[in-house]
Amino acid sequence: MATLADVARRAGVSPATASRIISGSTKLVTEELRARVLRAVDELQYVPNAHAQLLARAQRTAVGVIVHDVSDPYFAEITRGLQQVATANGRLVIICNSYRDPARELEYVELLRAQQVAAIVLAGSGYHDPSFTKALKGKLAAYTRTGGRVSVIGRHELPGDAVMPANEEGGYLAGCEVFGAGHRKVGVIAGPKVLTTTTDRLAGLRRAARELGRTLPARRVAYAAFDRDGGAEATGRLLADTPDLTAVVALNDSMAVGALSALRARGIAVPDDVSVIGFDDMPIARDVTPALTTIRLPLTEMGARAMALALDDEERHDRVEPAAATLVRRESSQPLTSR
Amino acid sequence: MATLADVARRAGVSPATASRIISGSTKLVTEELRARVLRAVDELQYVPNAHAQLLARAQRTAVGVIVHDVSDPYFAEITRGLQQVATANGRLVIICNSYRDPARELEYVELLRAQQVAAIVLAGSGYHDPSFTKALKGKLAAYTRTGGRVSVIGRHELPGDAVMPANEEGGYLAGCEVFGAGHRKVGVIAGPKVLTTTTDRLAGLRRAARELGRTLPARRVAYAAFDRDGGAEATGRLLADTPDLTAVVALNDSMAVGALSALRARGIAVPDDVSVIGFDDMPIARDVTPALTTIRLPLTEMGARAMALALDDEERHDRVEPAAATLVRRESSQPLTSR
DNA sequence: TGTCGGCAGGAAAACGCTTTCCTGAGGCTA
DNA sequence: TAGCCTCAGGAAAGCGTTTTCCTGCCGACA
Repeated sequence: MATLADVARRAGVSPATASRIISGSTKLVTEELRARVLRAVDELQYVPNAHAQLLARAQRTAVGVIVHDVSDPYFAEITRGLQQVATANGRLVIICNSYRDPARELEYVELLRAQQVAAIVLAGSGYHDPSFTKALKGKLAAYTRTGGRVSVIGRHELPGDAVMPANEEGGYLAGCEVFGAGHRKVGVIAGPKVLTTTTDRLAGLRRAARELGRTLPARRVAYAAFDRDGGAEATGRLLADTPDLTAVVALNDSMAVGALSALRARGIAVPDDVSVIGFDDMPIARDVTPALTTIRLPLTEMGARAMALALDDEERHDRVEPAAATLVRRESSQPLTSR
Repeated sequence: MATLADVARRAGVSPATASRIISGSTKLVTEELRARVLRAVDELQYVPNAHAQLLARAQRTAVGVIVHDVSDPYFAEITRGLQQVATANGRLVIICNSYRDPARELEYVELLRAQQVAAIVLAGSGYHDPSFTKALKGKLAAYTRTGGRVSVIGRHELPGDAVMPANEEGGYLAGCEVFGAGHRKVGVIAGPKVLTTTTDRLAGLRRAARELGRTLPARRVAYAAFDRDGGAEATGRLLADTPDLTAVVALNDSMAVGALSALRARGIAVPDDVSVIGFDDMPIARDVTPALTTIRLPLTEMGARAMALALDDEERHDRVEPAAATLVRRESSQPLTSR
């Protein structure tokens, strides 16, 4: 690997001059030397060692992102937003998949700190796990103490700037839609209980039920993995318990897609027999059949805003930006009376 | 930010000893000193500077991945496979989205080289653009010359180890399925012409047509963006030209989903009026309605194998591993005779 | 008791770059 | 012509690690 010294030698100048020319310092240099150095760079196919640069400059430029799994559409959309503003600011982003393993999340914070990233963005759900939360807080505090920036998406248990999706409110909207439409036997397919996203959305749903004078008994809530197969499986359990269900609320769209598949497999028509409502409005929601009625969250925008918060140089690091949830009515749901 | 020197000072030892304890060298150290150093690490929340380590060790550990866009399911699946084997080998992966901009792809190769990555994996389609290909080859050659490893997925124009999806063969399978089922007015919705993926798949389709004594006139091939909206748009064009089309072959599943949507919007039944065949078998293919008949590519496995090729220490760097395409029959297609 | 071997720990060089500080040449003014 | 200022370019000191090489101590053996 060619080094700066090699380039300097070949061009017959000192490393100092070569460095100034290559990394565009403000210091003036004759056209002649400049040309010689650039030619040497070209001939040697020289690329500066980014690590050496970082060490010498002590100027942090990369940013780290910790998500559950980029290939999950929810995070893919958020990541798209994060990337957009990061690259617009000339930042390299390092993406880490925690696969919802708290231990791995902790490890990644260390790793990103070791990489000297300028900021860490944590996206996804928080955990109902005080000891883990405490450990994570500790690690993040150590990071911010040395000038690192932290911003989070939907994790109210953590310090730092935050973008907060209206999970509770979204749950409430879903609840109003379904209970308001006359459904009484309503099942909920939910993600893992330990996730704050699950409990927040569920809380909104419960509030709607209460306000509309309905109930949501515990056996109508089936917990499973927060993905398609989890949704299919949970729907099966719900149906086994309550065969005459008329509506299913899924706490995310992946699960809703699983529900659609489970219902179809049993020959149950959507929305004629059972209404289905999802959550998130990921891109495929409009392409399944019937197109999914869902609670929309501005995923890409949430990512973009979180990155913007992490990169600006405000004094305050405790800003909270809400991200509104809105109901998108499509074809997978209908009022009970229209049967 | 605490440094190794801080830790050493606090523990009352030399930096050398501290380093040996922290990064687990083989050299023996008394239990007493070890304990003191580890305590200091804990108290100072010390994390070694990864860049300094890299500089001192000259041991490349990260790997770089250049894809079109991780949030595209095709690449998301491949990336999942890449990540799996990378993390299994203790490697950090740096993901770069080129968004199919050749210039950006070139830049990212430089960037990854600057980051001293041990290997670069290029996934996605090649381009029919000799001058770009030459430039890219040059940059990659400069990288391999200094010990870097390169592996590619589906880019036969580039040197290095390769995983090659059977694009031509897959196109052929799709062609046999559709022409063999009696369809005569067959439209193809294709990605950009400059992509080798497009032309390879199309070539297979043409071969099938020829062998079965059919033709595929140029006006039955609509080129568009390789995504859902491109698929919808291209389908519209095809239908405008040939209203009595009986089959549409999409050159990837995203486009097929767009086709489904465009057909539904026009009240055309799938598969009763028009059969639709996709390509790739991305996860949602089975969840759209009707479930998509498609040419399956083992995406995750392709990613895993490409990373394995990049990380092993074989002498040869020109291995080619084929990835077979298989037909998956679902509900979006049927023989013409059954109408 | 003297010498040697082994071993724990430290000093210092090296990794590849940036940047401060310094040098020396040239041009200008008095 | 002497003196000063300006400015291009170089020497060298870091940046935070790792690792080679060296030192000094202790125990063992003759």
